[in-house]
Amino acid sequence: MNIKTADEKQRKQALIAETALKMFEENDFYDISINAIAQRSNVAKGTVFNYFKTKENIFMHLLLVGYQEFFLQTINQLIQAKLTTIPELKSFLLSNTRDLIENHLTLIKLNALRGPVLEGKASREETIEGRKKLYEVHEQLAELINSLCPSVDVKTANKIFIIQSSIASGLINLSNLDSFNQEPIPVNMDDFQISILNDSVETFDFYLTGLLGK
Amino acid sequence: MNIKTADEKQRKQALIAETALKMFEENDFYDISINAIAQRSNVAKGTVFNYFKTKENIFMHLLLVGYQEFFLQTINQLIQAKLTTIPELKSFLLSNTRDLIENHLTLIKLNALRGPVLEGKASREETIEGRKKLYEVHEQLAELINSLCPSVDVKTANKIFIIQSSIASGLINLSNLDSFNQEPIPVNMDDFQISILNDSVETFDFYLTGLLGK
Amino acid sequence: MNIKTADEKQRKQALIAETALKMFEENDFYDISINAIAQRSNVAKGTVFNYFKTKENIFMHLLLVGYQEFFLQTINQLIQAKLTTIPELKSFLLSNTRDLIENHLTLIKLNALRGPVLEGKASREETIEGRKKLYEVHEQLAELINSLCPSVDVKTANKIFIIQSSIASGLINLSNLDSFNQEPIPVNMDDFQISILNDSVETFDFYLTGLLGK
Amino acid sequence: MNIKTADEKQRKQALIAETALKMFEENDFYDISINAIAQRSNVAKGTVFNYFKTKENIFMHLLLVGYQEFFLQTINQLIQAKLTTIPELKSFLLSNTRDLIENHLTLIKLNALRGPVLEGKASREETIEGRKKLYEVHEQLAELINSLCPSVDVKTANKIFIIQSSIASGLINLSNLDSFNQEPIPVNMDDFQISILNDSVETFDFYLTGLLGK
DNA sequence: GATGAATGAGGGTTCATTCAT
DNA sequence: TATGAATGAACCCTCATTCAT
Repeated sequence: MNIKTADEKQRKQALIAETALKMFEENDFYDISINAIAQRSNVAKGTVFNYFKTKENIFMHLLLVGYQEFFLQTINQLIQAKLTTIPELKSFLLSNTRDLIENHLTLIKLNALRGPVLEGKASREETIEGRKKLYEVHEQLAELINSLCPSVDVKTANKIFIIQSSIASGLINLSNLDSFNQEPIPVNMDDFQISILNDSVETFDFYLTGLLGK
Repeated sequence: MNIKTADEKQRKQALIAETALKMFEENDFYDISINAIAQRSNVAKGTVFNYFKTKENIFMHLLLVGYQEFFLQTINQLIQAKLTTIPELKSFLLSNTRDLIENHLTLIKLNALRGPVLEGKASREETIEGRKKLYEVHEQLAELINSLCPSVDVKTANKIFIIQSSIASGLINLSNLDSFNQEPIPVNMDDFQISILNDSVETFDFYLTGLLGK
Repeated sequence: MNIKTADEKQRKQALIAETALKMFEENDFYDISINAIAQRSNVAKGTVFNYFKTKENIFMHLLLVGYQEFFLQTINQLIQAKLTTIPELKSFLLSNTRDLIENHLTLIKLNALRGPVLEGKASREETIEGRKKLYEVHEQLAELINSLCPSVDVKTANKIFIIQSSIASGLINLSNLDSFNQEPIPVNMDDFQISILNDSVETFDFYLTGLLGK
Repeated sequence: MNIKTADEKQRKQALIAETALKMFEENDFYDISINAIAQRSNVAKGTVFNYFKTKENIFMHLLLVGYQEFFLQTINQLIQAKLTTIPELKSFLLSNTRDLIENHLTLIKLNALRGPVLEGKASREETIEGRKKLYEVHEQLAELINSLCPSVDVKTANKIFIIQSSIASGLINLSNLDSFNQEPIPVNMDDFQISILNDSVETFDFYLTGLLGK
């Protein structure tokens, strides 16, 4: 039991990371304690630190690995989509955005933590390492798009996904202005109301049209 | 020194708030202590609490009052602009966005704190009060736009400013992916690089075109 | 307005003291802030300190003056009662105890504060001064009893009133064992239940019988 | 040092609790800081909170466990006493009272904290749990008395111990009226002087006589 | 005398992190 | 490798008291 295979180690690390991710769906970074992560993972507090040097590393890991997986999945979907025209690409990207928001909202929330919160205490090396890998996948995705739609150059394709996340991330921040702590404000504030999903898709749609033409 | 007029009191409150704002330009909410705010304001810790019931109230105040001021200023600029056509409106809004990003970036950063961090401990009444006032100004601004360009209805005009902040807010989150803690990563990651200002303006431009037509 | 007559001064001091007394009926010493006393007295915080050097002095004052008044009232009642026998005296004292508990419960609660809390910060001189006056009244009362019932010597008469307060004070501390924060405990704890009034009277009754005979 | 048996943990908890108890012999609840408890226990401040969720829990624990131990000890003494008559019971109870006052005075002082101070922040569940256990021991004690002296019913036996504590608790509050902060007042106040021990025993003696007859 | 703004020591509590076992 | 007890810095906040006006 003292010596673990690389696989066993990875599995335990994944367990802890997944627990943290689940908790991040419901709570904010500062409301999630290492203690709580450990308990919900059925693991001792010290064990968490055996797999992640700091609390920030856990969430940086979630961000980097989560996005890698999302982009890998996107690559696969794109391969199967066999699209060739800009309208098809747009349609694909909008549906991909829906998927991102509906199934990977935490990823978008993590973006807001990265700069101001995580970088301060996350391991520089690990982060750069992870970001390099992510960058590679990102590039692969962009190159794939470029190969399918040659009018979209690689740089543009890369940017598309950054804007995609930006839009969703920003709309999360501006949501719920008509309530306070989840409870509705007893005043009509309809014009403050937004839908993260619909408004993200709409905004991204307009963006793509502007960028790629109709 | 013992009896202050309402005006003097407001000025001291503003002093503390402005100090907090300055600090927020450089640090994250959780890295700014009341102690530090007090010291930099040349004021005792207790004095800070005489003007703001909680730390969260300070930043909620900054957000609400800051946006009010920004929208009031926008109203004034709009009045002086004497615009009548959609292209003129678009042009105005893009320049307004540049102003928001160049001179009020903290405002946009505060948006990310609001829901997950501030609402938990900010005063419900004060927040709702402030949000009502903000809503009124927002509505005035939207009505003004509608009166200048009747083809833009009030609801749409309101939404425009929410999307404006969303876009900028989101791009902040996705910025600096090619550096770590302000220091550049020693790897080529050009395709991750964005410009908050330019990309916000571009994205918002495309959004407006999609929403309002050319 | 700068110069107040002694009477005006006393009236304001009494106002503050009475407010504190009212608040002490509902809250504990440590839950009553000088601020709250000032506000409820319609007086500035600084004014409170013009009349009482410390917070503890306020409550020490309440204790000393309150008991003085209670004993003076008891003296008057005793004079009017024109009692001469031990049974009459006992009956008088039991009814006096009922009065103490029903109308001066705060006085009894204050006893518990005196040693551990108030003496630490109350003015030594004022306290001794007040206690001397109280002692005099106490002695008068005891002498009166002795004159009415010569078989009760002065020392014994004095003690009677100390035991009277002790019993009531102790029963307050042991009350409400079948609830937690005013809310009943969902478990049968009938045998822990006491009645401050009835059990005080009963205990004091037995005490008097033991002390004075039937 | 990293994994403690339940027993070791209980011992450390007891260490902290006993330190608090010792400090409570000399100081008031509000003059005892967690910091001081930790230092005197040779333990870090955080460690105290590993064993007690709040400061109030420490003292609630002392009260509940202390009384449990006292009553268990009383039960044992009662079993060995093999008494059968009311006079024997009375004699036992008076000597038990002497023990309570001479060796467990803090227990009596804690009673005064319970309602007004501790319940506000002590854990509801733990308190109720502890009180249930205490109630059981109390009942056992009462039933034992009833079995030894059938003329004393269980309810009465229960009450006897509540009055016992009440009397002692009340007399503590009324003690030291002839001194201020432990220093004698330079005035003759002999008739204010009481002896907690003697007057408790006397009063309780009279009470028992009144309740049970000679 | 009255005011209330300013003070700052001191409080309880949290929690990431360490490290002996 | 896993554990979880121990740590203590750092946090926000309270409030009696002072004192310039």
